[in-house]
Amino acid sequence: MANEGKVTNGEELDRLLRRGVAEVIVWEEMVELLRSGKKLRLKEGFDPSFPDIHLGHMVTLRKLRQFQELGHQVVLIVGDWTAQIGDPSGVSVTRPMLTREQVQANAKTYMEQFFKVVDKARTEVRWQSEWFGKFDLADVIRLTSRFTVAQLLAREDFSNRYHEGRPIAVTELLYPLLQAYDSVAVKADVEFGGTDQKFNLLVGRELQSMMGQRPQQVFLAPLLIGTDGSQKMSKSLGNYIGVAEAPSEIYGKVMSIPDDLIMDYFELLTDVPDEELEEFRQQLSKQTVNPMVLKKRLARELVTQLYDQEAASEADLHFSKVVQRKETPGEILEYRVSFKYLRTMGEPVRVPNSEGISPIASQLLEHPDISRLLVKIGLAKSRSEANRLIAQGAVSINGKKISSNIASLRSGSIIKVGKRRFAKIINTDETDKGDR
RNA sequence: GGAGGGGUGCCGGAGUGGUUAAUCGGAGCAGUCUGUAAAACUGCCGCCUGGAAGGGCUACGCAGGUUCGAAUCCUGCCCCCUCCA
Repeated sequence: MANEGKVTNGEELDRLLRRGVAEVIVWEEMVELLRSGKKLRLKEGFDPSFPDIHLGHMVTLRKLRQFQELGHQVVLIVGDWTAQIGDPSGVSVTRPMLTREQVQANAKTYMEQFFKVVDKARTEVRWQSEWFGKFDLADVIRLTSRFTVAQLLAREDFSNRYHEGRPIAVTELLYPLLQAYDSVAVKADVEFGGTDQKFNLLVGRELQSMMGQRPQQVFLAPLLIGTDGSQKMSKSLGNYIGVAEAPSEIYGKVMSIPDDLIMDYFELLTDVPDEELEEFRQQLSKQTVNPMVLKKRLARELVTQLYDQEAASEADLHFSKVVQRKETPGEILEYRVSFKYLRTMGEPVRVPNSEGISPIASQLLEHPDISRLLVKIGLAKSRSEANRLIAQGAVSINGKKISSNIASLRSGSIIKVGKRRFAKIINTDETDKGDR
C-alpha cells in the first residue's frame, strides 16, 4: 500500500507516547507496532448524547492527529446504541432515550467539531448500528456469555457501587461489552480514551482475543481539570471550554483558569516545546513572571489552534481592552427594539398627587423600562433578575450606573450588564429626534 | 412474597401545624479587591406586577381531606432505596 504508516524514530516515539499520555497498554507492543511501519487503525468512540466537544476531549483528539500525521487511520465510532445506555462512569444513571433525529443532529455537530482537530481525510466514520442493528437476542446472549459478573465488577465504579449497595442497572453492565464489540467490528489496533475509560478499553482487548483478533493497544490520556480547578472538565459541571466557542470566549475562559492548571494545559493542549515549558515552570516557581502573562500565551496558542492567528490577536486585544482596561469594546451586538413596546404598559402612570405630573411620572411616560429591555435582549432571564441586577448596580448605560429601571435611554445607547456584557440599543420606533 | 426507609428549591441537606418563599452548605449571579488566578469580604439568589414602598401568584412526589391556617396531620395513588426470601 502506498500510504503505509511511517516508521517512527525515537524522538517521535517519545513525543507521541509520553507527552500528554497517562498510560499505554501494552507499551512494548505499541512501540513495536509503530516501528513496524504498519498503517494502524486508531479507534475512538463517542456517544451522540452530548454533541459538544471541549478542551478535555481535545487531549486525545490531538493525539489522534499526531498519529495521523505519521500515516495512520482514525476510525470514529458513532455510539448510537451505547448512547441509549449511558456510560456508567458518569454520575447520572438514567439518560433519556434519544430519537433518531436527535442522534443524527448531535452526531453532525460533534463531527464538525471533531474535525477541527482531526484530519477528516484520514478518518473513517462508522455507526454502531451497522453491526448492532442486526443483533438479535441470540447474539446478545452469545456476547454476554463470554463474561462473568466478577469480571465486570472488577471495574472500580461498579465495585464501589456494589459494595455501597447502590444500584447498578443491567444495561450498564452491558455498556463495556458493546464498546468492546466495536473494537472487534472495526478491527481496531489501538483505542484511545481518557483514563476513566480504562476498564472499557481493556474489555475490548479481552473480547478481541476471544474472537481471534490481536488485542488492541490501549492509549489513555489524562483527564483535563476544568476551569473550576478541581473537577474534570465536563459539560454538566459547567467548567468547560468548548472548541466551538467564539475566540474571545475561549480566550477569556482560559484566562480564568487557576494558576495551578497553566502547565497542565500547556502540556496537554499545545505544541509548545518541552524545553520552553521547563522554562515556564522555572519562572513560575521562582515567581519571575506574572502567571497572567503565561496564561495569555496559552490562550493565544489555543485560539490559534482552533481558529487562526488573526482570531487570536483579536481576542488578545479584546481582552486587554475590555477586561483589563475596562473599556467599551469596539464591536457591540446591536439590538433593535421598539421603545414604545417597552414603555410601562397599560394605563398612563397614575399621578401620585393632585399637583400635576411629578417628574418621575413624566419620565415614566417617556423612557423605556430597562428591566423589560434586559429580558427582551436576553441579558437577564426574568424581570425579577433584571431588577436585581439593577438594584445591585450591575447595569450601566453609556458608562453611567443606573439605580432604577426608569433611566434615560436613547437610540444608540450602550448598555452594560455585569463586567463584560454589552449591547447597543436601536430604537425601531420611527421618530427618534435623538435629543435626549 | 415479607420487613423497613425515603421522596423538600440547581445540588446536598434542615424543617414534623402558624412569625416559612421555606435554616444551613455548595453551585450560580452581582459588587469591592485584582492578573476574568488564588484568598477574602459584601449583597442577591421562584415568578409576575410596581419607579419604589407594596401587592399578587406558584412551590416541599401526585390527588383528595382535616383545620381559621399544612412542607408539616389523615386517606388513596405513584416512584425510589435497603434487608430477608
